[in-house]
Amino acid sequence: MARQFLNERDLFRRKTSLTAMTTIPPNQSLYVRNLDEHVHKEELRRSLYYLFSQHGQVIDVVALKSMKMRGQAFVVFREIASATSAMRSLQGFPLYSKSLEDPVSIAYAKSKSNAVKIREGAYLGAGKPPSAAAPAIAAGPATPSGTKRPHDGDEEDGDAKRVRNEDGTEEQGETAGDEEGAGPTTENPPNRILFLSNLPTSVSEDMLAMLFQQYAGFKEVRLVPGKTGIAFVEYETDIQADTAKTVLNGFKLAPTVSMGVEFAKI
DNA sequence: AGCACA
Repeated sequence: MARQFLNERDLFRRKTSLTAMTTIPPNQSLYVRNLDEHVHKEELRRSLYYLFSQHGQVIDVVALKSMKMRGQAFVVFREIASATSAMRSLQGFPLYSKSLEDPVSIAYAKSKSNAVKIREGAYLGAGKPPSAAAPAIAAGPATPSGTKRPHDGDEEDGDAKRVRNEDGTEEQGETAGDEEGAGPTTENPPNRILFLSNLPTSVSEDMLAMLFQQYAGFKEVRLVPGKTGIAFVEYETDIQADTAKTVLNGFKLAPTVSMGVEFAKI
């Protein structure tokens, strides 16, 4: 009589243990896969940092170009909850994905990142930490190229394909003032509306909001019905718009698509 | 697809 109940419990146990074995438990670190493989490492780290920081404090971004690890990255959060939130909302985001139909996939990492171990006080008495708490991307967006570490160990440009210059592919820059450093053409006077150009066709308002809402004064993103590739973003003041413009002009939502950000003409 | 960092 009691046999049936036992059987049910056994089944349940089996089921739960199977689930537990096949599921990766929550982790502060996210494993990001299916990234375009010839985006330069520092640029990749910077972009991932921008994007993921919107969900919580990112303490490190690890991207390696070794044969085994290319096209993948680890984004390390201080809190598991932030990692979970980022994983859910950035799943499939077309950032450096190989194509828009083949988006990046995000999962919890299988093991604990060094940056986390260090924070938790491992290595205290023991030997030397792997690195002095990798300073991630430093204090933030305002430093496009201002990262420490002249070269993080594995610059193996030699065997890994050829060194394609990352910007060489995008010749479609017909918008005024897109490339950093390129001589500013006719630039519109500062105002609170930004004009975005050269966007991937399938970009959504939500995706753009993710990028732009991290700067103070953000009000809204507006796609233009009937037109692809462009959008407007509104801030409360010209100054705030200018800040976002400076940081996000040239931001790549896909390997060959560098978004143009300029003041809208009024 | 591929789970590392020193």
